[in-house]
Amino acid sequence: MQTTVLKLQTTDRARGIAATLEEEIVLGWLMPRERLVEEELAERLGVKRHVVREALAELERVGLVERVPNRGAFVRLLDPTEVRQIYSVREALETLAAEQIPMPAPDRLLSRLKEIQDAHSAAVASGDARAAFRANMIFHEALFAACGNPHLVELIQAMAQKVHGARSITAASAEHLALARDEHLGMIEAIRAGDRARLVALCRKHLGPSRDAYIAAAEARFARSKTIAR
Amino acid sequence: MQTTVLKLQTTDRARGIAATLEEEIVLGWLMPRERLVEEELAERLGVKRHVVREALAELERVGLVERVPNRGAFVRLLDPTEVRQIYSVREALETLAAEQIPMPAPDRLLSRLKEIQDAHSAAVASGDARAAFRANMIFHEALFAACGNPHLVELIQAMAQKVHGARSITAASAEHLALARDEHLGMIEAIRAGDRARLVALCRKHLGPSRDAYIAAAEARFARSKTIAR
DNA sequence: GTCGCCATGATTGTCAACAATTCTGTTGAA
DNA sequence: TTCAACAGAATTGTTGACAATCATGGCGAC
Repeated sequence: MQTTVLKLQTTDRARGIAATLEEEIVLGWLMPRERLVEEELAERLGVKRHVVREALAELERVGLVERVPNRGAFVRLLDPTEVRQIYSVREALETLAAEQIPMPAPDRLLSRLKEIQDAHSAAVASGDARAAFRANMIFHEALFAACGNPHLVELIQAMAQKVHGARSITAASAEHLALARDEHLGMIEAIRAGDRARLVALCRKHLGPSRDAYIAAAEARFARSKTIAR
Repeated sequence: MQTTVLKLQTTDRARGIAATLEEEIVLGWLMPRERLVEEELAERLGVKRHVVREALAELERVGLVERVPNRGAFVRLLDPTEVRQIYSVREALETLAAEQIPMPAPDRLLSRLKEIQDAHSAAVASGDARAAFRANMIFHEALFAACGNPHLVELIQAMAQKVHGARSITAASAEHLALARDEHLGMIEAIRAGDRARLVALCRKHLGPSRDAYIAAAEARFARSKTIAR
């Protein structure tokens, strides 16, 4: 066995950096409004500045980061209206996908989901928020990919990405993680039982907590920032 | 009156270049499989290479262009399956949006659509495919923006963009352009009459021609390329 | 004649220096 | 004290040179 030193190119490395920054945002390690200085990130993450630059451009396109010319990049702060709109689209998309998942589901899908969920449950049990986040993403991708339309899956993921900046509240909370775990188990069970209505309902319900937690927090913050002016 | 020489920065210029290239693809000026050489484009469009680079990265993200490391960028060739999947999602999204357009519609919306359609009709009459394409995009944006959810509109546009590479057949055909014009007029009329069902049906029907034309052409091409091998 | 190999050219990928812009803190006058 | 102007620092934006990589075509061996 030979350890191949694979040499990635800028675009790929930038993707990796973007993913890393995305995680740090979701986990609340990078907070909204926080400034993202190119050289700083470049040094910390061990890449050249132009790679960071490209990563930031990607995160801007995705909507996680805001960039103003000559001033730099910031973690974007979503306002409650926007969050509501995004979640409304997510609901429609995920319902659409869930309705196209073949029922009865192939064993292959069920065992795959169970396997992923084991990893997720383990991460939740050990309180490893990062691992939980990763497993969570993989679970949803595998679930919706079963609808058979990769382009629909892509949209679902894109919309999920958009609100990652709004998820630092729930992504680190043991309570919310446990709830997510239980709902995942419920989805698997619904698929196994061939109960489509229940699956769709669970998907919809699954979106609620993080949305509501963020909106509550954001509205409190907005109210505050109004009284303090700016 | 003073002509301000506004100085755009790379990101913005890249957006413009990307839009230009997109148009050239839609109008069939750049064909699928055609190679896009950075320096060549840079010179032709009057920008530095790194701007073209960023534009190509964006077009790759969108799905109009394919890039292989160290080999360059090509106009992406969509296979019929993919096109079908994308159009299926488009149908769902546009239906969803059309169902949320307020009825009766505000006069403001109607007059706006009429105004845009006048420009479109004029372009169709004069056979100006580029102007028709632009007016067409503006029409659809204005139409779906009326649903009130900008994020849904964004998705609709993203999916439309994806198949731009498949539209060179219809985008330049006088016949198809005339049909599109009539359908637009039908939509305006449906909105005016408050006939939501008709609007939704028209939107769905509106997607058909370019999809079917491309699939027919592509299947012929695939069949050919199979016999000729490669 | 065909296959494989190397030299060459065309193209993309990487980098670090430089330019331009914005931000911060200080000074001095009203 | 407050404000404006200004210098200096911090940061982003731009450029051209250089390195790495891949396609092409010629040449020789079989």
